[in-house]
Amino acid sequence: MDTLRIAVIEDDPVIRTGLLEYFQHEEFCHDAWATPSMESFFEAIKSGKHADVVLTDIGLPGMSGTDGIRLIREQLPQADVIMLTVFKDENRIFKSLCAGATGYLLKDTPFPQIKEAIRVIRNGGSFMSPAIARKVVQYFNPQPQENENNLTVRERQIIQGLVDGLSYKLIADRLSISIDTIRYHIKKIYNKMHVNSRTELIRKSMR
Amino acid sequence: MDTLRIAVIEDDPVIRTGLLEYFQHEEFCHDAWATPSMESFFEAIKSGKHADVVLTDIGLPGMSGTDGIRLIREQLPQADVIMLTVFKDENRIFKSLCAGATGYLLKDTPFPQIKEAIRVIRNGGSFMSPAIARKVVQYFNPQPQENENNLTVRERQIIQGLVDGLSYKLIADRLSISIDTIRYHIKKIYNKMHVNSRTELIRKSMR
DNA sequence: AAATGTACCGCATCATTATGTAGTTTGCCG
DNA sequence: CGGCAAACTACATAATGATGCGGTACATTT
Repeated sequence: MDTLRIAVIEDDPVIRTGLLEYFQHEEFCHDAWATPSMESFFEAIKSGKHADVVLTDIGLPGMSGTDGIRLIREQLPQADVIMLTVFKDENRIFKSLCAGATGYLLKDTPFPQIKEAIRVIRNGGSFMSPAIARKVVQYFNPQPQENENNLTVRERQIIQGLVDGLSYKLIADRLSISIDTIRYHIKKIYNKMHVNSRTELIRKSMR
Repeated sequence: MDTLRIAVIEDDPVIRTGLLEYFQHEEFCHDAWATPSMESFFEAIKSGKHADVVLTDIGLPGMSGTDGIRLIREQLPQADVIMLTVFKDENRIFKSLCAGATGYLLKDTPFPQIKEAIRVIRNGGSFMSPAIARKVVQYFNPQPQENENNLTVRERQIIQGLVDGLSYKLIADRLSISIDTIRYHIKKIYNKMHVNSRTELIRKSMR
C-alpha cells in the first residue's frame, strides 16, 4: 500500500487528536492532518493541503459531513471519502453512499480496524461496519412495513426494480418469478398508485 | 456467541471438506454438516437436520445457490444465508441480496475471516467481501459522466419531456415536430448520455 | 469545395410495456 | 364452508420504445 495523506474532519478534539496520533505513528501514513469542520477543511485544501483519504464525521458544525462529500470529490477526485460517525439511520447512510462515500464506519470502530478499512478501500474495495452493512442488505430485501397505498412486500420489491430501470425480464430474474407475474403485479401497482406508466410511478415514488 | 449449527452447500469436495474440518474444530460451532447440492440440502432438512447458518456456493449442480435462498429462508426462517462464491457480477450479487442473503463472501476469503463474518452476522450485522461491498456502494453512486455531454438545446427540451413522463407522441406535439424526429433525437441523446432506456436517463438526469 | 454538425423526416423491425382475460393455489376471516 | 386477497401463471393484443438505415436542408468549420 502506498503511503497516504489522510485528512480527518472531526469536531470532537479528543477523537480528532487520537486519530491524528494513531495515523502519525503508522507507516502507511505519509501525512495526517485534521480540521474541526468542513469549512476549515476546504480552506486547507484551497491553501494547498492534499488528501488521498478523507475520514469525516457527519455531525459537524456548519456543513454536515454528508453534505460535504460531493464538494470533496469535486476538489479531490482521486480521494476516498469515509464516514466515521455515530449515525446509523438509513437516511444518512444512503445519502452518504449516494453522494459517493466509499466507506461508512461507526465511531466505536477500533483504530486498527479503521486502518484495515482504509487499506481495503484503497485497494479498490469498500468497507462498512456490520450494522451498516445490514441496513444496506435490508435495502435489497425489505421487511414488511407500514406502507402507503396498501402495497404488499412483493409490490414494493417490484417497484424497486422499476425504479432501478430494470426490464420486466430482469426484475423477474431478480425475484425468481415469471415475467407474466411481473406484469400482473405491475397492473395492480399502477392501479393502486393511480399511474399509467413506469415514469409516472418513478416520479411519484421519488416524492 | 451461541454455538451454531452450520450447513455448507458446496459441490467442490476439497473446499467442502476443508470447511467442514475447520468448523468442526471451532468451539463456536456445535454441529457442522455439508451437502454437495441444494437438492440434497433440502432432503437433509426434511429428514431432520437443522442449521443456524447456511454457507452456500452459487454455482451448484441443479438449483443454484441464489435460487435456493428463498426456499432456505422458508424452511429455516431464523437461519442466516451466506454466499461463498467466485462470482462477483452485479446480477448475482443483487439477486442474492434481494432473495435475503445476509452475507456475500468471495471464495478466497481465509477461514478465520469466514468465521468472523459468521460472528458479526449472527450478532445482527452483515458482512461482504470488500470487492462486493464496492459494487454495492457503487450501486448507490454510479459513476457520473464527466461533462454535460454537449447536449444541444433541442436535446435538452426532449430530455425534459422524457423526464416529465410524456410519450414520444406527446413530446412531438409539445415541440411541434414529428415523432420520428423525436426518435432521432432520442437515439443521439442515449448515445451521448451512455444510457439505453428512459429510466436510466431519468436516474442520471436527477443527479 | 468538402466535411461536419444540427434539425428535420420517413420507413422498417424488433423489443418492451401496458392492459384485458382467464386460471390455480394458499391462507385468512366471518 | 364461501368469500376474499395475495401470489403465481398463461395467453392475447395493442401501443409504445429503441434502434438501424436512408434522406434533405442549412449553417459552420476546415
